[in-house]
Amino acid sequence: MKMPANSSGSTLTSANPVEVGEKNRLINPELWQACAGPLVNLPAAGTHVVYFPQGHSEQVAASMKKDVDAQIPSYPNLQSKLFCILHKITLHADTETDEVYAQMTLQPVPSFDREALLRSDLLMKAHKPQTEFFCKTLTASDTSTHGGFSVPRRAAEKIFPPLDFNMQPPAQELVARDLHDNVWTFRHIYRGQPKRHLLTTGWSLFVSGKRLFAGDSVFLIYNLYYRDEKQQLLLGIRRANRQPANLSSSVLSSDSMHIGVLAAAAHAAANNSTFTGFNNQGKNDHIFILQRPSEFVIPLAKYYKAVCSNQISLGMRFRMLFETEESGTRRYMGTITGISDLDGVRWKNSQWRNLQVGWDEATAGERRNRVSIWELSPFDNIFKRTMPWLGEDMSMKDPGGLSLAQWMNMQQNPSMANQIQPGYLNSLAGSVLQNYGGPQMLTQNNLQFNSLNSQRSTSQLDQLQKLPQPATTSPLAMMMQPQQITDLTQQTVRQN
Amino acid sequence: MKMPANSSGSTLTSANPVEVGEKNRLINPELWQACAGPLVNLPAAGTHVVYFPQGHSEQVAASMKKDVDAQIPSYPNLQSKLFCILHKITLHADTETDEVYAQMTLQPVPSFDREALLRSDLLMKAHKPQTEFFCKTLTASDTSTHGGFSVPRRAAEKIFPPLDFNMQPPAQELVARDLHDNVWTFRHIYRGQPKRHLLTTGWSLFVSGKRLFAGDSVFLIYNLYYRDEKQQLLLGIRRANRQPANLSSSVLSSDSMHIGVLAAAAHAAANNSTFTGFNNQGKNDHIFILQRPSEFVIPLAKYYKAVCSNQISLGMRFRMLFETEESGTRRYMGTITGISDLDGVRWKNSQWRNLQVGWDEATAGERRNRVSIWELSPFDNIFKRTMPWLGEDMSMKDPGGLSLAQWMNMQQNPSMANQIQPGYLNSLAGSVLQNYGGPQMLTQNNLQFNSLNSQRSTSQLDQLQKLPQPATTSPLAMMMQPQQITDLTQQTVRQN
DNA sequence: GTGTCGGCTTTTCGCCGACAA
DNA sequence: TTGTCGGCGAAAAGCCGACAC
Repeated sequence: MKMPANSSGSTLTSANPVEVGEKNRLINPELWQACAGPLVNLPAAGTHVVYFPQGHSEQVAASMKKDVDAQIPSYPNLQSKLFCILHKITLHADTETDEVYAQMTLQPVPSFDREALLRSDLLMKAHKPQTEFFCKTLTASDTSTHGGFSVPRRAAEKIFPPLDFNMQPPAQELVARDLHDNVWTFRHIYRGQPKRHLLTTGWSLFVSGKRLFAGDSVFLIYNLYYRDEKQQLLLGIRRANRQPANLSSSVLSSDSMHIGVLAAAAHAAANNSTFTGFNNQGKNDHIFILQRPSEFVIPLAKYYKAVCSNQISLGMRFRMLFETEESGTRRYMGTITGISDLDGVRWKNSQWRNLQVGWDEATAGERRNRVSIWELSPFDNIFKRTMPWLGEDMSMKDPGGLSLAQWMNMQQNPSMANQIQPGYLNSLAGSVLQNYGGPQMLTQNNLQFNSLNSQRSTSQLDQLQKLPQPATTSPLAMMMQPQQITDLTQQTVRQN
Repeated sequence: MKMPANSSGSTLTSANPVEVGEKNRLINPELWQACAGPLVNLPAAGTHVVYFPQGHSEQVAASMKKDVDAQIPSYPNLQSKLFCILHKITLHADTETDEVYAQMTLQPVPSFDREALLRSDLLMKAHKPQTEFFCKTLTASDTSTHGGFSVPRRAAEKIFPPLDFNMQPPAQELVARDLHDNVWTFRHIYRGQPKRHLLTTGWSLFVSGKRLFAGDSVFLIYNLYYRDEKQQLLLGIRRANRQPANLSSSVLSSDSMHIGVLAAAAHAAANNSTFTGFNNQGKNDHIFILQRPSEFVIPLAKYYKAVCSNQISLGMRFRMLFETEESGTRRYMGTITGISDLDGVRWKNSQWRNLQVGWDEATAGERRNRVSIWELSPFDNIFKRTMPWLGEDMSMKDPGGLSLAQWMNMQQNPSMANQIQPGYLNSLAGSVLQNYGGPQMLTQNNLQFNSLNSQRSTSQLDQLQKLPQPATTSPLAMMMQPQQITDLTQQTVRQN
């Protein structure tokens, strides 16, 4: 598959993580993550995900600044959610705007087994970027031509190489790389009264080259994993008004884009029934490719835990994570005020943003009034009682709890411990969602019992969980390397 | 229908040509045409066209820099060409790049009658822009920050208001508008030794604002039809490497775009059979919208004349128009070396670029080796014998010849004179194209006999042909105003 | 700790005719 | 007829500490 010409790409699909084409540069995953923000949690290649075409359709409509209207044909055989294997995930950044996005290659699957769930959970975990990282929102002085960039003290001390304070004034040359591997050179000087860190020569070229304005943000990252000291500094940007890619309307009409999204998914789902191997005589019509999938492609384990654990009811209290101005996270509290289809005609009984919510704080106007169940952090502790290994933020940070594998083994019902039963997720969901279910969901999702794995223990997966990670490899890059997934029945797990 | 947010739009769909929304400014058709180049000939709203989804698919592939590959499902019911009514055509220009494109709203039709053909022919004619118009390719000096713009003498004298040569030096302020109605102000001065016309103050803002480089072109137009003298100057650009809109790959995957193109057309064609009126309970699923359609949407009359007139055979000599550097046209001569499907699997027996050609001149490397029949100007005169009203360039410039209507009336066979018979075009095509036809084309095109118009004479259309055009209205804008098309059977032709 | 400003130097911009192609 | 250049004055960029919040 060729890469789109106007983006840098980081392909993380083979055992060898460095796959370099001419224009196909490897994007640094930490920098990508910093620019994407802390709420974006990408699933790992080789794991299972849940894809919501409704969300995809919404995204297309938003980026075309157009409502979804009646021209779009209905795809009656297209479910509101598709369980898929994520074959490949690549990171990208628009060459014009530096906007970051991912590309995923998905294959719909009629069923998944217990190990798929465990694998998804396992590779979703160790996710916090451990890189030194700093974010600053640019001021008017930073972006004017009158001067340079005022570096926050903590950022300079944590990220930059130490200055030689014997110099008068102390100064050095810094070299930083952006997402496209472009090199930017700056003069870093410590001067003024009171003393402060500044970037002077070179800074204005960066501002004009990236077309930055006051209010936009820059990310400074100290990249632990580069051997070459000169290449340890990374530099990313994020624009103030994160325009949802309003570009591109000139190639295809909005309706055609909509139809393309839905037809591609429906086609892949339909052809999956005849799928026998990854290379089906060169015709890969059981797969489809998504751009910018981060909102509507959910790691299977995240979805699973949300549906199984969150007992949704009217009036339920919950918390939800939002991003702060400093690129951190903050919880806001709210109450579920309704459960209803966002689009009762096209997407009946869809879980996509079917929860209507109210927010506690007065500034709630900025926050959405419809959310999906996997976005919630539950407020009560029903769910900690049933799934004790989970922390409140569902990041499984509680080391004293049980692992998902242990918990599943603990269950009395052996079939539940060893595989997902047909309709299991749906019956769970149906029991807790008032407005959920009906026979349509059960038949559409068509979860099939896969007996191939029912005899095996989880010991090998437990070993995988304990594998030491090489210190010279980025944990995030590590996470995104696919395991051997094409033949799960052989339980081959490679260790690089 | 909302307009894409990143483009200015000129809507030419109502009897009143000025339809102004907030961001929906009217694009000047002469300026648009100058920027598009002399080879682009748009059909008029309300006329019939032939749409080649294969060409559309090619365009999408090219703009994504990707080959058409096997992921795309086949749409067995989608013909290689669709006869359509062009309901609406709007002119656009990308706000970022100023690249011009059109948007068309099409409705597939199972049949068309004789008047549709005549109307298409009629509104295709008076097309030569009669506006004063000049094009210059920018030099290094023009685009450097060291100086201004050197105006070619003829351009200054023909396009600019006359200078007061009593001044020392003669100078004035010029105000020009671009495609987006942005105003640019320049100082025009006549100085130097030898004397020459220059644009100085204001020019560099234009160069940097439009991001122009040496090799790009500017178009200066004196707009006859603006009353306000200050607004008579129009200013367009065209970039040297006309990138085929390589943008936009970040919203949708290439495959989804492809599928969207084909599925939208197939859906509209299928739903057309149930179509009863223009507003079908608010569901317009018998129409579809194309972006950038100029290459693969052909005016019906142009297609018709090419298929009926050009006797294609191996070794046939022909000429074909190409654009020159100065935005004029030039004919190149060539020979037909083969007739074969460009894509024999997906698009069997398609007329889209099914002619393989060789070029006489050594510089032929730049020219395509596959063309479609409607791109040819025939070299021999077989075709002038059969259709004497046509000039060699098929522009019907020969006033001494017969009009299409007269010629049709002249024919012995009255049914041929008054309407297009079922399968008529195909049987004609089949008789001249070696590799053409088979029962598939005949049934797919499904040309139906429309008897409603068979009793009427052509006198009213002949009158329309002779209507004087108001001097204050642009002929091109005139051409693009739709006639009353929704009920052809009433033969209502309005005169504004 | 850091955002903005006045003062001042350095660099670039941009108008001019000379000259040549 | 018009593309490029050196000269030169004007304007903008850009480095500095002062000062304030």
